[in-house]
Amino acid sequence: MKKTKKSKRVLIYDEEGLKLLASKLKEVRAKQGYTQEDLAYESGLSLSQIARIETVKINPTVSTIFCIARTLDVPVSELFDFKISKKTK
Amino acid sequence: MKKTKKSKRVLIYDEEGLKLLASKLKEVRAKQGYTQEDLAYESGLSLSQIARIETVKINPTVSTIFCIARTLDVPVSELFDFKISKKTK
DNA sequence: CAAAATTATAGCACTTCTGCTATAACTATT
DNA sequence: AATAGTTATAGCAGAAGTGCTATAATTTTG
Repeated sequence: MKKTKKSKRVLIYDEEGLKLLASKLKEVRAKQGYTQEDLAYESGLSLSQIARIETVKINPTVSTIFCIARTLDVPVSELFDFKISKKTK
Repeated sequence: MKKTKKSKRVLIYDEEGLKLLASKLKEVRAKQGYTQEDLAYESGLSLSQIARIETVKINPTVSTIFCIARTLDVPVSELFDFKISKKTK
């Protein structure tokens, strides 16, 4: 007898927002003259992780963003200073 | 011969910021008269996840926060509208 | 107080994030 | 063009996020 197929889990991966976050990060980082490596080193994150975020390869955790904001010395809200679309309903 | 011990990975878990996020979320959610279950249902997240965030049990991903912000119809930056301590040093 | 509603906790399965290391692909700079 | 600097990609291992289900604890309501 066939097992009841579990409904496939819907992944939470908001590409729109992640793209906006990525470009905000690149913008702020570049403005401060940091390379990805500088940022990685100072924040204690890995270089690959910074690159993954900026190239929208992953969905980082908020603590990761906190680390970055601290290092860049900007409010966390600045990295999220963009509009995402409303729920379509 | 002893294997070189790998340096223990430092976990990224910013309790300070996560607490602030949690209280912001509770505040905004309550102000709009949503229960955790309402928010979970409308956002497509699980109730347990909302509870975990508000009780600072986990370090959510940014997409999760995007979902919540959309449902509550507030800018993402509003949920991060607080100050975290600067890097020491 | 009793019942209902809401929030919190727990364990499991599964997926994904993260660090690490190495390497490739770009981008200046000379 | 060659070199160095920077950014992007890839695979692995281990830690952690997430949904689901159930249940406990707490708060609100009658």
